[in-house]
Amino acid sequence: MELTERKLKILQAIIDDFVFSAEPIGSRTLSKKLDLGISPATIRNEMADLEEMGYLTHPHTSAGRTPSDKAYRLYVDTLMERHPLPVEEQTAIRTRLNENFNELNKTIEKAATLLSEITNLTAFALTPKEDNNQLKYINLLPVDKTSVVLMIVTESGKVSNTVIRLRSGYDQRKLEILSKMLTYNYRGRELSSIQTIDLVKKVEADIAALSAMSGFMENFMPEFLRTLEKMLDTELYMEGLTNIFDIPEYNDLDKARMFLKMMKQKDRFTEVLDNRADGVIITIGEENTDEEMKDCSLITATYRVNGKFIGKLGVIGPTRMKYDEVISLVEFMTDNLSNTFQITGDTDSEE
Amino acid sequence: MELTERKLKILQAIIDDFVFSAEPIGSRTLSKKLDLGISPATIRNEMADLEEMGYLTHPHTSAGRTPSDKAYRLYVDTLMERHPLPVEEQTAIRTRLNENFNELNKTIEKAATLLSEITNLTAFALTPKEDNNQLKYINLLPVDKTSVVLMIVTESGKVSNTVIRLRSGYDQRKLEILSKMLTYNYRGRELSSIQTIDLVKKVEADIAALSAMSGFMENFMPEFLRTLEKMLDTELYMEGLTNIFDIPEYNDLDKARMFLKMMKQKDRFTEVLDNRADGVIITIGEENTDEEMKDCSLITATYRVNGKFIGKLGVIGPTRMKYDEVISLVEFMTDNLSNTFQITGDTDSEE
DNA sequence: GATTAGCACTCATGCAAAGAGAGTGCTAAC
DNA sequence: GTTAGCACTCTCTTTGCATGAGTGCTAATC
Repeated sequence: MELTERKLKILQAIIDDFVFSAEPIGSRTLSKKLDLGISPATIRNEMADLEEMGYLTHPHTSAGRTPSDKAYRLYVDTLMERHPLPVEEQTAIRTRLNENFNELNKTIEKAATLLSEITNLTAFALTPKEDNNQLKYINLLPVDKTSVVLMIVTESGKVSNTVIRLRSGYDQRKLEILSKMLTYNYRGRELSSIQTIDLVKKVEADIAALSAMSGFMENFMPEFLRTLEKMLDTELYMEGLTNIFDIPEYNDLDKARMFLKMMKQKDRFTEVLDNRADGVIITIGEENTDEEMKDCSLITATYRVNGKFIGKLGVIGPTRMKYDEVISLVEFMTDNLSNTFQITGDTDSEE
Repeated sequence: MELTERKLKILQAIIDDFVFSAEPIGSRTLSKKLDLGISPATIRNEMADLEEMGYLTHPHTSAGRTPSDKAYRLYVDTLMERHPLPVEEQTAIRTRLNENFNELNKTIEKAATLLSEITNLTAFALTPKEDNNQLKYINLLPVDKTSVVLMIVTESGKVSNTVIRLRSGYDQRKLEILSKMLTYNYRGRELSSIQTIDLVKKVEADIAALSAMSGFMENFMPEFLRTLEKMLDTELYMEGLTNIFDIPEYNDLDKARMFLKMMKQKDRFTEVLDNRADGVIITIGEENTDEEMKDCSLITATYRVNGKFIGKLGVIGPTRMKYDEVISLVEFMTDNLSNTFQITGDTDSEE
């Protein structure tokens, strides 16, 4: 059977209506709304065809039709009209994203918040995985008798610090030497490569021999490695979880519970996100591999930090969603993030 | 009317049963369970008395009785037997709390996680408010052409850093001088006092005059103040939110939604917590001042960091909860946190 | 051949009635 | 003071029934 022009129009109308109302739509209503001069009976015939082709479903015999996942897929791929965001909205988003200009993670979190606010869905943002990020320097600074701060800075400007509590005291001058030695040894190394045992052992031996600080090292080294590991971790921000309560599809305690319990498993969701390709990716209902997500649609897009490290941003909601709007929005926001996180480096010393 | 021994026994039995089953309990069941050799009829009379006194309620005429808030209050104040935590549980908790020994906030977050896991309720932890915390030193470190790291350390060992992106470049040597000047000027000041304008203005003027860095200062000062402000903020961790789905009282979409939406308002909840006195505080149902919490019970306890800064830890759940267990647990955990966060300072320099 | 009117049929939904079950309150007897 | 007995109340579940929205099919129409 062929998807005639008219069938497409009918399908489109059903999708539009259903996305708006969440109610199955019948032939009579559709005939009135469609204004094509065809009677409900004709529409019924067309709808029966569309159902046979797999674009429509029936909740029960005497109910109207609802679009299937296949219909949404068709919609997203060919039917959907794309509109750029209205200029006011663009500037509003830009302003709010720039409020936390110099805190990368805050900006990313804000992006998720904004996204959920605008779409009224659940939005999330994954901070970039900085795998091949090189270490710039390591600094050890005294806090009090038994604590020092370990500060690590990478070439990309990522900074991490940990307060390390030591079992023994330390000597401040030696701390400075140690900082320099560590920096000298590790500078330019990729964070992930430092975890390898032989490199660590070598440095450890060098330093211990040089300054007779072996007692100190015992406390310090494990913490140092843990901090590095932590720097490789990504962070997942999730916003608007309770928005699902306002979505008719989830007007059912069990469904809402299921959804929330799944989203609470951040590790698992992060993995799902990690496995998605770059660019704007849309998976609709059954297209999702995870069982619990088979009645959701997931839209993700990627942004870049310094044109290099890839983070993700997106939305999860019922398959019935305003794909056109959400896609435009997600695209706009990731583009914007990528721009914000681009090192300009064009201004130079002045004062 | 008087609360006779027998009335107390009956009340206790009703509470015990209801806490366990969440079902109203009738005279016949109670008579069998109670084993006092009194008939259902007698129990009915006693229950009628207890209801008149305000300790019991009736969901409807032909239902059993349920304890009122007043009954729980009596239970907590006088009826409840306190048992110390079993030793295995104590050690298990201690071990898990110490897993993140040197990250204060992680330990606190873990405490909330544990608390929610053990009680199957929603648990939360508030990091201490370090109001009168004195500044120890300020360090500015270069990252790249247009970014510097601002690092602030307080006397209590709290460390905060921000990457500040500057509109103009800077001179590394001057950065060092600036660090020293800022430290010299602010050391020993309380964080909150630094926000006052005149002090800031004075320092700003001094530095600008001294090193002709006014261009730099324009970018730097607002960020510096923001970072300080951020250091005064507390963090609220909340765990086990979805546990409410397993509680019969919330087997109702509207109630669950209400609860979750309320708990999402972290600012508001933080304020509620801030207003609570020190030590273990229990507020039951109507005793809570917030409208949305009038069918919940809130149990909070305080812990101390360095014997000084006060943080809070607690649980929120239905009024029907195992008060004895939860209270013991919360108490044990806060005691433990206070110990963990006590500076020992007894070991001295060695190597 | 496509379109349409007409009609029987299906199913969800809402409502009322009926019966079962749990539990109470009261009275009268112990 | 305690208890047995009984009428009464209220919830909950089941059943039947009417309603309405919508379909599928057939036969007539364009």
